[in-house]
Amino acid sequence: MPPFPGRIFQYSERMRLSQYPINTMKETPAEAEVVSHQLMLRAGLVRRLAAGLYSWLPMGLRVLKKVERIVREEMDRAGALELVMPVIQPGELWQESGRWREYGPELLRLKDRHERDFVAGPTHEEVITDIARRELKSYRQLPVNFYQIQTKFRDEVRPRFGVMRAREFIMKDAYSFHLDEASLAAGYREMYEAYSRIFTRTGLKFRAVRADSGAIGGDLSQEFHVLADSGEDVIVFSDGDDYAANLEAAVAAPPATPRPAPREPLRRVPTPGARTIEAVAGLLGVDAALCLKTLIVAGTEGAPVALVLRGDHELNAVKAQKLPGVFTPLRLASAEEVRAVSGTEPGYVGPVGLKCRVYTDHAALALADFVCGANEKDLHLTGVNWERDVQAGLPADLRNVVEGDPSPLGRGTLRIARGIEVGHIFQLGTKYSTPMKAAVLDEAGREVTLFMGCYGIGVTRIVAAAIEQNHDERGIIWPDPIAPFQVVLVPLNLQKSARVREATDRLYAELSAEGVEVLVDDRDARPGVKFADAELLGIPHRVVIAERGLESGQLEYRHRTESTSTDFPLGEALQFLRARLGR
RNA sequence: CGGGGUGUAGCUCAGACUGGUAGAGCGCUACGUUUGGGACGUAGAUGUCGCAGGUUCAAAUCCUGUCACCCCGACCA
Repeated sequence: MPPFPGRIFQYSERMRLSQYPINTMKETPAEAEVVSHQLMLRAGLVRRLAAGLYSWLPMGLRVLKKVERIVREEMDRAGALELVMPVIQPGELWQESGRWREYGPELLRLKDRHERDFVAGPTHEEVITDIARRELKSYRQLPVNFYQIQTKFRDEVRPRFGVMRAREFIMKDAYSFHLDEASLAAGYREMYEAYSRIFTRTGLKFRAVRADSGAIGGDLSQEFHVLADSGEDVIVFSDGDDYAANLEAAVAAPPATPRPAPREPLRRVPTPGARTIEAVAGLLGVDAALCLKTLIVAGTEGAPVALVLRGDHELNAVKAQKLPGVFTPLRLASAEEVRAVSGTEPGYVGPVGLKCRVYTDHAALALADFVCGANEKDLHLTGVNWERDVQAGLPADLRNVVEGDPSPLGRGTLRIARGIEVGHIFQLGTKYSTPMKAAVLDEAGREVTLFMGCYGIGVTRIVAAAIEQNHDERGIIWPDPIAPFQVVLVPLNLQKSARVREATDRLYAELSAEGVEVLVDDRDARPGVKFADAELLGIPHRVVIAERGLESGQLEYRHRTESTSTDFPLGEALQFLRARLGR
């Protein structure tokens, strides 16, 4: 490589920090709320162009490419075939699948110059199903899995958290096609394994959890979450067995002990103005867990439905919506509707004598001598017991699980953590292949509708999630596999010291020859600036090259997670760093 | 979509109530001194005060409209 005129180094441009437009910032931009967004801006990884739209600057793109590469390698290894589909898709396809109506305003719709409808693709089931129905003719071509790594657009109501919930983002989406459900289930399991390998390789702590699979039901959908206290999603897992689910889908084992026998007599007690569980429990001096919460929700065909929960439990809307008779989307009944079924106003409703269908949560059914509304203003009932005083209603699972609930698999207790959803795998069945008529001929020459699975990974979101999980007050701490560079060389007094320059040169050449990605901080900056930026950028391995050490033939190593440095002999630099890099 | 807030230099923000020459710190440029944890000095560059209209002798400041962005909620999954 010819020397750069007027420049000290003969390094590749992309390895020199002075060539990066990073403009690291000491101060946090006001627009950023979450730490990953703040650090991505401060470290110069991304820049906002408009709400939910981000440019990836060179340093950020290096991380993104690392993630993409891991995803691509593991998808390839799992036998999936990469392709690329257009971002802009004809509206016709969406009308065919029915999602032109269903998808709502999150779907960005456009018209071309001929006034034809198009959409900016938020996902690609329609396009891939169109490909499948054109290209797949025979069972011999199955099963098959196509994937792409491509830009998606979702017109989020409120984009936030930087690239974590952006409108435009990069997703790996894969779609598999199968002759039957057994093959789909097998393909799904393969994707589960591939995803586990992908997230393991990124170096992030993650967890796969069961997710709500909508109307289809069953264990057909799982999410992969990067664990982070700042995560938007709540996930539940058992400390004694393999159970794990997101909060929407999580169930607790029903109470094991039988309901205690009634001991108290039924009483009507005045509770003026006490409309909430806290107020009633406080007034009567009882635990909220001994009170019943009775929610009247809109029902199908205008008949409201009552949902009865323990006072300290929260309603799970997803579970409630699945119950026969409950209107979707879930909506609380109006005051008039409440009056019609209970005879009173919200705040004093109880299950006794309700004129509507009643679902009662398992935990509420396990209570004896409990408190509930009397269906009369300013009155509650105490010492209430199922069967003796009130019909139990239809048993149902209505609530969010709480920390300490027993695992439904029987061993262990449920724990709660927060996560960032970075992957989702789903058995779709024939949801798209039926309306879009995607079928092949089977061995007997019969036409068989394709079974389909879909599998997504939020590639850009992984970058933000990695920072949420791995940072400190000084900046980012990249896991080695997705770091923009593995090693940063920090020469001090580089412009003055020939010795420092020589050592830097040599170490750079040696590491590069090994295939290690090395960033050289060749800026004419003071040590403090270089250290601070190296830490903000989060490069895992740092080597300081300075006169002070070189006098005794020493360099200085520090991992981003360590607070003290280790000296090592210049002559053994390669061996030393190989060991640190795990090579 | 409802509520709240903010738009002034690349970044963080003063200035606005009470109208009168466009500001600070950081960053940036040049030179010099400095060089192991965000140096110092000197000199400098950088603004359609979001935009449009109005009031006024005079508008960053007051009024009207509008756009953008942020936060909370709802929505979405």
